[in-house]
Amino acid sequence: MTGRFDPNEADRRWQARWAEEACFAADSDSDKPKTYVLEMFPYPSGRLHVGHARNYTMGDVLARYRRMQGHEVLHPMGWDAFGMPAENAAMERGIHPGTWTRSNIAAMREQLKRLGFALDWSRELATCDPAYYGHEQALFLDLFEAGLVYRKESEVNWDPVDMTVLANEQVIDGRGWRSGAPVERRKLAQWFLKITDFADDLLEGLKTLDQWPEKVRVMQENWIGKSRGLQFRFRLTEPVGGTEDVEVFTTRPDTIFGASFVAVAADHPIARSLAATDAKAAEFVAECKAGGTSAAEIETAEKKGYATGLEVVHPLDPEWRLPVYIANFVLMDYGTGAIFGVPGHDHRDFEFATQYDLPIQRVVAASSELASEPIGEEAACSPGIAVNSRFLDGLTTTQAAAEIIRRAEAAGWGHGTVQYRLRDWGVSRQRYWGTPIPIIRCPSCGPVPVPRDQLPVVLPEDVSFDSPGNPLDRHPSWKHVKCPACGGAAMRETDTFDTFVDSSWYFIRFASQPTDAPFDRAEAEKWLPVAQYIGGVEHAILHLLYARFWTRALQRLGKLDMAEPFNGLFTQGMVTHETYRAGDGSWLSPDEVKRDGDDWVHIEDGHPVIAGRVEKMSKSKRNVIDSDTIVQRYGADAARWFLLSDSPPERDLEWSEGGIEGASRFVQRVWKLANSTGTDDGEDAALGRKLHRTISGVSDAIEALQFNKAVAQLYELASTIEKARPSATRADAIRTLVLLIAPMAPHLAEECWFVLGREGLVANAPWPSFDPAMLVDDQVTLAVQVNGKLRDTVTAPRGLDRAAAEALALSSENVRRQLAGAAPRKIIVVPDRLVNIVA
RNA sequence: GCGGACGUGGCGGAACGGUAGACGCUGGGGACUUAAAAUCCUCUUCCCGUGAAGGGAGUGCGGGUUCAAAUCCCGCCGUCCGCACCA
Repeated sequence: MTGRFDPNEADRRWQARWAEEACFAADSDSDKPKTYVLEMFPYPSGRLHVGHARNYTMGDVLARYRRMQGHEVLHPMGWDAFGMPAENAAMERGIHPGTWTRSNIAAMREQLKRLGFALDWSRELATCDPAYYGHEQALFLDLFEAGLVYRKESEVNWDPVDMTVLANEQVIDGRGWRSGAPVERRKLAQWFLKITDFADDLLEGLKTLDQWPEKVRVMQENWIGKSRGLQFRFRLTEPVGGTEDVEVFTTRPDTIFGASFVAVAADHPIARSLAATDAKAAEFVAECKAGGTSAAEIETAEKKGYATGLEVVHPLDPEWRLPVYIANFVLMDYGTGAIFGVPGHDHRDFEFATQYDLPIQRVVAASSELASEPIGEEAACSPGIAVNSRFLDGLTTTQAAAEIIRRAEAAGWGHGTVQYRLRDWGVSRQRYWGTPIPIIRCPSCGPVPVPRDQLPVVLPEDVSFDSPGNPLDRHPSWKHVKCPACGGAAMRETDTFDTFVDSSWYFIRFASQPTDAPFDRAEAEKWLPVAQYIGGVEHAILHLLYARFWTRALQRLGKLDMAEPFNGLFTQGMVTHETYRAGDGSWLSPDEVKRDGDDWVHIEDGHPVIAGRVEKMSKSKRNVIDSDTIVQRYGADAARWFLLSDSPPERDLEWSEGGIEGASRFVQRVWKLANSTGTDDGEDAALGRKLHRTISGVSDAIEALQFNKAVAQLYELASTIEKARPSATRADAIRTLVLLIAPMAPHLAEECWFVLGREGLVANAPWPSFDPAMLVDDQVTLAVQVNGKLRDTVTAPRGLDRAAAEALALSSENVRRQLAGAAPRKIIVVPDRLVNIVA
């Protein structure tokens, strides 16, 4: 009998052995069925916390399980290595972003290795490596040549102190998150990818993704935001700045006779022409632009308008004039930047009309009889029957809308159309630590692609971060180049890509990584699409949409024949932890506090500590648990086991000391079983059935990614084996248990396999199979109910016929007492399950 | 406001419409030990019943369908998440 299982020693030994034998290297030429398991690659922040560990453990279980089932598995790992934090570190500590990033990668790689993941490290990649981003630049040029890239002026959040563009998330209460300076809206020329070209494909494609969470599909659907409607023109009674019409879009053409006004956005050409001559209009336009973009501000913002004095003619009645306003709630970048207002049937228009005393007319009612019912305290937005609408009266909302579109198209003043909420993807970032955009701007030739033989365009190393702004732009020589087309003096694009570009194709590069091309089509298609992609729900929209777009763009270019990159998607929950605060309000880490009865105290000074909410692990609240600490204390397997055990994987998992202790106990129990010797003779039928049921149940649970259920069944099996007498069945059960825990606790499994004297590695062993005949017992327990309430259970031979089951149930003492002599009215028998006596 | 998910013991959670609470954590009792740790055994939804037998209540609330509802339907309440002036 060996003593306790020593994870520190065993983990290291088996990790070395797997590496030596290159167990997890994926062979693209293998004849086995191929499975691609992928977890979202991490940003190399420097530390791997247990949240990462949970994500990778789930993927690892699936990868190892598929391997044992005889699949050739691709399970790679890499680094989403460009981004802001590296530049912040450079500014704060004077370290080069590359140095910082690479040392973080080295540290996190070791942390991952200590968790024993079955990863193909030979395919590791980092997006900040020119060997990666050079290919990305080539792909961008492919898109450019295919007309999927353009440059246009666009409004951005500009931090005047840091002299950089900020993402919306980086604007907090109207101020830059780093500088604290009030953010300005500024127009800047930016590169865009034509994702809107694929809006409908991306929307339709969602229907094929039946192995994606419903939630994510709905989120993407809403994000793409398809609306059908009518786009049409109102004629101005007098032209403004050469314009004679105001073009509007509506999803409710049926309400056209309820129109009270027309409103245009502050950025609309008409508003701009007016502002040029009308000082008050100019003032109003400026006011609109000053308004913040935060959700809170929008919510509380009043509907405001400026009456321009202009009028338009109703398209269905030349005598009918409507006033034109500039309004703060009309968006320039949706639809046409102008609307017609129907206060009776739109919340915003109602609010606006109330403010400015415009008519509120009912044109839709629940029934024709209610035509004269006034609109009450709020707009009536539900569909119904058209009323007060001349030739539309009596038609349903849908019919009326169709009728208006038909007339508009026939008369030529408008047409039925589709609008999307989705905008083109702006990929320019005024930052250093990103992929340089491979374009040269020539004063005479315009934007010229960098010639392919000059790729990659590599970031210069000699940059400084001591002053704000983009170091690439400041660099003395980097941007000055000759135009590849005309040879004249030209400038490199100094913007870099949004890091979402980097993550939009990394899964393809993992599958195939030739040096002279982004990927080899035939090889990539052997692995793709990803069978199971696992990551956080925070990427439900952007990353997953961009990756889907990129894949479809490559398909259009004929580079990859695949519409959807991720066959199965799983979004796992976060790992949370209680938070602690000292009396002065400062946050304390879990290491700094201890329990004192029902309360918590600060270890250092014994002062009481307030235990706060259970929250997502975050640096600022100091409730992050580092994976290394846990691995050192309990070993990789206990950590993995706990991360899989306590909660369903899609839900949050609360990290608890008790939970990891329990996992650690289980590791030792299995070790003890593997080391328990006994006779190998004799059968144990009950244990055999339990074993086969467990094989079946654990397999199903892993297939469904319900790891918590797999774990629970393995606990049960272990307990059953512990209680069983020595037998051949028991010895077999122990061997099988070792195989069944292998995907979750691989080091322990190898170690047990070894002491059991088995050949080879568990990592290469086949997954156990079960005998369906062994899943059923000869004896079953029948529930006996009276009027649906359980009164007794009886043991019966399996397959007992209806009459015998009834008789058995009626012979129960409890049942007889319940019936009190009365004859049953009806007896329901569910074979081998229950008998329900209706009295 | 719109969309989505969820609501089960002290806690995390199990449960093809068919024995609610598997499994884990916590807690109680016990064994081993000079003692402790570790380990093992055992109990642990609530109420009545000394106990056992037995009975009652019970899956957010109120209805309904069904021989039978945590599960299906209708209406509320609550929590969480996403989007948000998208015409």
